[in-house]
Amino acid sequence: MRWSQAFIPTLREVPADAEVPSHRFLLRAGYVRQVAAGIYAHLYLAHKSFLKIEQIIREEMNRIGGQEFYLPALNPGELWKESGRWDSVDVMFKLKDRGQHDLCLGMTHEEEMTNIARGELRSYKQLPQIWYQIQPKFRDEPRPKSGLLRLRQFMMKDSYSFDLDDAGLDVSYQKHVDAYTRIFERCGLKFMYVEAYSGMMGGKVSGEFTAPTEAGEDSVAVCDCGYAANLEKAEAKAPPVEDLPGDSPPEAFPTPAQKTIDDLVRFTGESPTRMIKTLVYIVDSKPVVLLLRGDHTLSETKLAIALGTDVFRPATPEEALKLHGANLGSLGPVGLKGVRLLADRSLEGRRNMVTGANRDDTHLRNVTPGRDFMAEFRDLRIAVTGDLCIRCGNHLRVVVTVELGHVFKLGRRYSETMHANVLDSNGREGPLVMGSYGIGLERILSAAAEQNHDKDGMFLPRAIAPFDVILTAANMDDSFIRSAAEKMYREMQDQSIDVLFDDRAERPGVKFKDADLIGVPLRVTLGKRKYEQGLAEIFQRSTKQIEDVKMEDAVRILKEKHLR
RNA sequence: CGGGGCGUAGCGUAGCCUGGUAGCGCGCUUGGUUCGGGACCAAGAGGUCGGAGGUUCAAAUCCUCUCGCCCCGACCA
Repeated sequence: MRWSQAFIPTLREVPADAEVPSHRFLLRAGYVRQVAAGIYAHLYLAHKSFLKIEQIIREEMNRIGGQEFYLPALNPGELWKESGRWDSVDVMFKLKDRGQHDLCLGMTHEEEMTNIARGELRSYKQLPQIWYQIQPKFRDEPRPKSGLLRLRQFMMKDSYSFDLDDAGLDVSYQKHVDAYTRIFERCGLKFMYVEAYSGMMGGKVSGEFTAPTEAGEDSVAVCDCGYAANLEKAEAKAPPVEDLPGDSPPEAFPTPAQKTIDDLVRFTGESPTRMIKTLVYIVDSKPVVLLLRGDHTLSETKLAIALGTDVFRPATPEEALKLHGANLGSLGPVGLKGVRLLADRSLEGRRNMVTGANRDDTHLRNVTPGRDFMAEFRDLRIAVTGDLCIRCGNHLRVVVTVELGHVFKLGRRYSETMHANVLDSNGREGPLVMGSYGIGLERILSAAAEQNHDKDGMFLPRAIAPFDVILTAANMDDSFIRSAAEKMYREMQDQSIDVLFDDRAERPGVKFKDADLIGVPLRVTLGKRKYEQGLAEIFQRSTKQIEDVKMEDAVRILKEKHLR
């Protein structure tokens, strides 16, 4: 493509609304333009990158036996009512047709794929199946943000596996993990596979592929030993705390108007690590008391795992009062009867702690778990940097990441509610065992930009860059350079090099700035000075290394050395 | 949904408090000089000041409503 005829609207100044680097550069480099919050038009460069990303995904999905489908984005509400998600999912775009029938825009396609499967898959002999598609998804996010990192309309590769049993699902799941690993490697991203919240019920498992970048919104706990898990699931040991000595029994002391842990820290001068935070939740209409170290935060995800259900809510102040005989701010575990107590593991083996006395404006000191109250010890808190790895004991780091993809063992969740059954070899009917697997394409491009930029612009991995090479003719009005550049452009095209020929009548400085900006990994420059010596330059954008080569060898060297 | 900020030419912005001709830089057009890291000179084009209503002789500016966008938080299949 000749730049003089291409639509690549680069911006010299940074649009005011763009904060994260990927957003800034994708706008400045003319890849995308915003249409509305969380909705972007992909222009020429973005679409060209997307075609390459899609191709990588197709090759790897096909390699594991995936079959590409294309399902509609516009779907009947009926299917979602059948699965029970019509009312439970609040980010779905819903609409009605002229006959007042409920429709929705696809945000994921478990229902639609299951609907096809149940009509057509009858026998174990047809299994396993892996069906995938690459098409837009629609989600009415409460807060779209960060350019292309959280969108309301985005491109997704989603696939669905259908197996006879759990062992089959394990195989399909592992195939996807392998395919995803190859996809993200080929896209040139730094990424991790991390354990994610599984939902617990039915032994479900899920994993996320995440790319570390500051602009992300997922937090992952990572250890050098290889342990990595989404923060909502990550387990960790708290570093030990030295407790106060002594074996005195609990002793009440007045704490007028001291409601929060922060209040107590100020009031007593004591460390929050020596305090017990008491929370009351209602589970299945019965109260459950949760105990955490004063400086720790409850993870509702982990609570769901501990309880085996995600149906629960915090108790109201009235419910807490009824249970404890005191108002919020003075609650504690000592003396409670007939109620389930769950304590975070970091309280195990501790002694002489401070907690509420179940009397207003009063707390207890010298409270020792196991002596003064009994509780089940579970992992209930959110891990933090500085915690210790449960595998190797070293310090964990909490890293901010972007979620690129997820892989999920669905099990029988959809096949049972939607009656998608097959016959096994004994002629018995049973529900299909399903998995679902997604990749967000915009996030691949954005994460690549986040991970590969400097002050001048992006340097995308070649596999996903819109062009392999930009050929810059420094002076188009010099007839020698012009004809040499034209010749080299034809030669590159003949060699099937994906080249952008900057043939514009611009000054060299403008061309170099634009070339640095738009993310093409290699630049070949023809300029007056070196032309006279018969030389061309090969410039690597990421390292800014310049290599002088004989003009007639340039294309061959490119091909053999840089574009292998 | 709660909190904060912002809507003035394609992009970045001044003007608003204290009402009175809408200004600047970049980009764009034309001519000329330049030409290896976002050139210079000259002449131009380009604006319903987000929208509606109100106050006023007069509104970008004051008031009311409304739409949109960004950020923080909540939420997140």
